[in-house]
Amino acid sequence: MQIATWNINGLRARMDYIKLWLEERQPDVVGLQELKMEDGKVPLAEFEALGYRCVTHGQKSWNGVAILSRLPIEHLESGLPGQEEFGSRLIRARVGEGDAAVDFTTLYCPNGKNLEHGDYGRKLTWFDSLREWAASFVAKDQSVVLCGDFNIVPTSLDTWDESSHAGGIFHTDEERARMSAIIDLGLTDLYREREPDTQAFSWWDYRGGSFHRKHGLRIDFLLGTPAVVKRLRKVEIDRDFRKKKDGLTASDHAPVIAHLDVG
DNA sequence: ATGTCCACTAGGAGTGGA
Repeated sequence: MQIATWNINGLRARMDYIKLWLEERQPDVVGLQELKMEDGKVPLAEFEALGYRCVTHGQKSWNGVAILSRLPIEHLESGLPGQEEFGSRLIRARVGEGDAAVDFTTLYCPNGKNLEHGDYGRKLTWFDSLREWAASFVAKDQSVVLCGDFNIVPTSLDTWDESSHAGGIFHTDEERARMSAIIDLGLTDLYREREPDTQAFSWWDYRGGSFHRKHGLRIDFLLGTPAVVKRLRKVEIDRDFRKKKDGLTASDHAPVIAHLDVG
C-alpha cells in the first residue's frame, strides 16, 4: 500500500502533470494540497478514468485539499473545527479495508507570510486547534496518518541554510514548538524515521534557480502512529517529479511517498 | 533571496499570494 502527500500548486495548471505521476508511480492513496479550485470544478471523471476516487474540500482561488484513492474510501470530515474561515485546509477519510484501513487526513497548513503579518499569529493558533482536534482520534494501536504541507521546518537539518533563516518564517521556535506538539500526540515523521541523518528537501522556490542550487526546505510530511510505523517499508521524496516533464511545469513541491505493508 | 508560477479580473496585463 503506497500513500503519498503532494502540494500540487493549482489543480487546473497541474492536471496533466499529475496524470503522468499517477501512471508512473501508481500510488494507492494521495493527499493533495493547494487545489486553488472550487469543489464543483474538480475533474472527478478524469481521476475515475485512472482508477481513483476523489473527495475534495476546495474553494475559489486559494488553498483546497483532496484525497485520491484507488482503495475503498469513506469521507469522514472536511475543515478544521473553529478554523474554517482561514481557508479550506483539511480533509479526512478512511481508506482501505479491514486490517489495512488507514484513518487518513491531509492538511494545507497556513503559511504565515512573515513574523510581522497577522497571519503568523493565526498560523500558531491554527496549529493549536489542529493538535486539539487530532488528539481525539490519534491512538497508537490505530493506523492514523496526518500528512500535507506543514509550512514548518522542524530542525536545522531540514533547511538549506539554517544560519540565515533561523528565527525567520518557517524556522521560528514558536512554529517548531507547534510541530513538536503534533508529534507528541504519538506521531512519527515517516521520512525521518527511515533517514535520520539525510538532508533532503520537499520544496524549492520557483525563483532564482533554487532547485538546481539545492536551496530547498523539507516542509511536507507524512506523520503516522506506531501502528503505521510497524507497517512502514520505505519512504521516498520523489524529487524527479519536481522537474519539468514533457514540457509540463512541475509544482514547487515534490511528492512524498511511503510504502506500507497491507495490514 | 526575490531570476517564477498560479489564479483572478478582464477581454490585456496588472495584482496578490506563495
